[in-house]
Amino acid sequence: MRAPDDRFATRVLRWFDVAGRHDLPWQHPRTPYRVWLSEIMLQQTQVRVALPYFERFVDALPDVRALSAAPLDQVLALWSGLGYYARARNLHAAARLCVERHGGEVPRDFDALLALPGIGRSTAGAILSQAWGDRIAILDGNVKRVLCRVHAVDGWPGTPAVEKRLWAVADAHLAGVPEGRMADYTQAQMDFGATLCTRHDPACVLCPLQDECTALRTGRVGELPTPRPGKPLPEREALALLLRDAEDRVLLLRRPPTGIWAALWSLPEHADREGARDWFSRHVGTGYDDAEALEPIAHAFTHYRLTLRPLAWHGVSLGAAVRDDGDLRWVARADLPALGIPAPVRSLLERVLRA
DNA sequence: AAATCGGGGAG
DNA sequence: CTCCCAGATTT
Repeated sequence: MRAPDDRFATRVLRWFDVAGRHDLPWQHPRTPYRVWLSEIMLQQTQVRVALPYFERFVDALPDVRALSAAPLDQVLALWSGLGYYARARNLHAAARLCVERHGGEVPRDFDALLALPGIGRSTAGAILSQAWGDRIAILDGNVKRVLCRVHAVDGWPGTPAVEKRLWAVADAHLAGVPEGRMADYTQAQMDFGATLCTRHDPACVLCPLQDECTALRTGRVGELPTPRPGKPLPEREALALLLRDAEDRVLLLRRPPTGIWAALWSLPEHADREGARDWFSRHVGTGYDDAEALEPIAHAFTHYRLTLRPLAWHGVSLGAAVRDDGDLRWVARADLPALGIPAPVRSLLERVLRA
């Protein structure tokens, strides 16, 4: 942390004016709704990945009221493939709260934003600074990396102590932001971290902060920020039942509202063969052993590894006592795009139904 | 303070 | 393969 006349902000802004990104879709127009949506999509997701999702989303649901009136399934379908689906459910719930509490607008108030699900301190700051030019700091992964280097902050940024220190630094830098440039400053920091002060091979030779950066001066750029402490990932396996009827539709099951892939449509899953056989006999009847074993699907989460082993049947019809109700339904291939489906499962279905 | 939640990009 | 990213929420 330095004096209030710190040059950090003006240096980053000068870089941004020349080398930053000025053509992102949420910058034109830079409305609170579009900024909000972009910030939620960009949580743990890179710009390049989020871009097509953003265009599709605002095209289908252009404002808070449209989002609040949309069925959750449509929102999840628009989100399908982005991951962290709680973001989509929170976004949807927050839009409805905006209609209830704020006249169908995104509130221009820090505490009101924080009270909305899915919006934390950094996202609230990003919305207010970008949409309104308010003088509020952000602290995302990019900013954390930049500040760790510029101020040589040791320790993994995921710990509360380090994060607290980084917030203090980010707040201190606000004093150096010229009047009327907060929106650009917020975008500039994220751009700067994403394109110049990258995790690997930062372009220090082109950096406008060479004179300010303690890590560069002490030769510690390669070791900051401190990486997360390593940990082995547990492995889990499950059987995935892929049932196709005479019309080549596939049987999908809505997952529970909490846990992994919450509320998404997926294949019936069972931890072991006995559970799968029992489910099959109750819903279909005989024929479990006619299954064709497909190639396993490996999927890695942050905290464990999942291997899905698909078992496929053709020409199946459900038992008379089984209702094709709200949580269990036959879905034609043409209807898959309209449903929220986990990416690896969607990939499997498209591969299997392509023929 | 630690665990939970996905998917993809990049080395 | 490994790491980790434009984080927030829950416990």
